Amino acid sequence: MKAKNAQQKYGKTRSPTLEDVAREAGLSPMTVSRALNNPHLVRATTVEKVKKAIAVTGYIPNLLAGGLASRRSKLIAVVVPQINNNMFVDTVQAISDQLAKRGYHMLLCVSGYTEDKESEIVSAILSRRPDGIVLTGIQHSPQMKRIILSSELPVVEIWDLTPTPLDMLVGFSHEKIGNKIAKYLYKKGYRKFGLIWTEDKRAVVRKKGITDTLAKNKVKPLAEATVPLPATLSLGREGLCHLLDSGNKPDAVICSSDTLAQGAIIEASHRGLRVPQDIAIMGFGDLDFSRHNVPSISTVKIDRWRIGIDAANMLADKIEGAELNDVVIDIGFELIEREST
Amino acid sequence: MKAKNAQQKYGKTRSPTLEDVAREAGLSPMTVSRALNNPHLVRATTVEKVKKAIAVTGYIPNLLAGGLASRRSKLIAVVVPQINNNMFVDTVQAISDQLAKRGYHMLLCVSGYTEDKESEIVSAILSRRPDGIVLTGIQHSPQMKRIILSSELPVVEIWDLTPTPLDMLVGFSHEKIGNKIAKYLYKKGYRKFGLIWTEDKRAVVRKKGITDTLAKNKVKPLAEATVPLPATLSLGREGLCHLLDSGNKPDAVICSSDTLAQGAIIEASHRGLRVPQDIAIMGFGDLDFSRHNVPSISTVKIDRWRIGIDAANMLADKIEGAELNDVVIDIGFELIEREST
DNA sequence: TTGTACGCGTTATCAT
DNA sequence: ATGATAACGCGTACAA
Repeated sequence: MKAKNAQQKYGKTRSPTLEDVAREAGLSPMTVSRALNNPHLVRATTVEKVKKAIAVTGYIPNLLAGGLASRRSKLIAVVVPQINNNMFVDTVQAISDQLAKRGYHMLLCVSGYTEDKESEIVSAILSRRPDGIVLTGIQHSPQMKRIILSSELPVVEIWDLTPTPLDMLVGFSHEKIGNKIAKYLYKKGYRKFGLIWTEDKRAVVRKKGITDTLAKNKVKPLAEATVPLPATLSLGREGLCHLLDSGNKPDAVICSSDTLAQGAIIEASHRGLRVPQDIAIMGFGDLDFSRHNVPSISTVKIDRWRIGIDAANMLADKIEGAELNDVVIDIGFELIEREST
Repeated sequence: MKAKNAQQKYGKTRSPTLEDVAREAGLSPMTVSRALNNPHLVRATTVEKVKKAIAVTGYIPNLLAGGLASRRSKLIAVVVPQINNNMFVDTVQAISDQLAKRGYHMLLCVSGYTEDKESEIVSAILSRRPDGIVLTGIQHSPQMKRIILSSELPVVEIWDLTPTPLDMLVGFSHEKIGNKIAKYLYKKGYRKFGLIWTEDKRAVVRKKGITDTLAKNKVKPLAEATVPLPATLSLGREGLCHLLDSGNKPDAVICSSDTLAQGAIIEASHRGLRVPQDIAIMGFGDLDFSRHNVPSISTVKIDRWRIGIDAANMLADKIEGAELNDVVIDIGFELIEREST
């Protein structure tokens, strides 16, 4: 026996439920539910009745209840170290757009750049029972790996590459990028290298790619300016100051992002140094300004939108039980030579 | 009588519940729930027992169930026209950070720049039963206003100003910004104005502020280049081309964003025009690059983080029943004079 | 301080 | 094609 008159028990005005719609339409709640979620199982005239009743009652479905009952939340959690980062934000936008097309909502969480914080956040996320998760990067604490794996949730790691992802992956090889940058600059004749670099894990891998390749050619970078996150123009300027004031002028400066490179170029101009004649400067990311900058900035281009679209689709496909072609997608990268080198 | 052996009825491996933890700890589910949500109501030794049992079972709370029962989801929905927009993204990051501090998650939705899409999205959002909503702007379709108001949910509108918000508001006056820009440039002696402008509603209001003030001084802009969203450097360049090629060279070009201004400056340099001697260029937003650009860009500064922090706090305060000082917060703006004018 | 009973709004399952 | 019933996992209200 239902206690229909205990409705207001917990205070607040109750919003209309399936049952209200059903009563209005002269149907059972279950039929209304079907009319909404599987209209093909319901007679067309019945669907019409339901639509009218919904309009009359102002019914809005309750996905908390629906998710609880069906064990599917239509929610995807996305974890990025930072939102206001010129690199990630395009990927996030792409994920959001693609998820919307496929009927999912995005829970966006910011982890910062530390493993323990990410672990905490993932626990909190799981309590929302998302249907899938997007994680930035492939380095996670053992604790978090355990939690994620035992949740048996579809996961896509992005912005990095490994043959052994937690589940699925869309990204590219930071090490190979480092190799390519080093090879490119070495071939151009540069020998005295300076670095302006942030300390996030993926940037560090790119640096390793660079130094490894240089080492093969018996070259060791002269100096490195380490800058904190997030990277800004000012930090690029300061970074170059640091490198120049240390006495040994490099002939090429490699920056961990285009933003730092732009800052370095500005500082170089201020000091009367011509780029690239006196000092070459290389970035990473191919941000919007890079090809317009004077001089235009040599860089590495990543298809940031592709990452988001593929990640969203992989998740949605897996959730919906579709066959997956590949569990790991390497979207590659492209070194773009411009005026600054 | 509970049907404990019907657990696996719907397939999938069931994750541990409060009841599992309770059994492990030798307590009732209700006590476990309290130990988690109101530990001060529970004896310290009992809390310890619960913690151990949670560790043993690997329990992760189910906020779908919790939200359904308590009618509070600890979820805030944020609707922005675009994520990958240098202006909004900082506000979104600030909202996310501040919400996290106060124990909420952020559901982030992208509306684009059309009213009807926003209305659809808000309906979808409400089905998640968020505890509050952040909306960008103050112009909404009547239909959406009805839906929002009848939901009786705390709402904060941001990035604009009106004495009559739906509920609460954090923003600033676009019209006053337009007035101030026009007054400033007029005072500097400029008389022949060109505009490079996007068509979003708030930018249009700023433009009206400009033209109104100019009209008072018997000045009418020479020409306007309208560019699509999102604004990019290229569009700024093209915009200036458009203005210059129309024959009547302006002595000052006002852009609806710093990005467009930067593009216009680049194009001016390419054409051998000195900024500001031959042509002055003004932006909006005070983005990171604006003060470093050569020449540095005169602009209007908005405290984008403040908007996010205040919006998050207002919502959390209202949800938690705290007293609100003001329902409308005008965070103001600052015109920053630099080299480009 | 802890426990019992029940409802939150929906969907899965089975029956008709 | 539609309906009846029983979960889904938790918190509210009240009892002990």
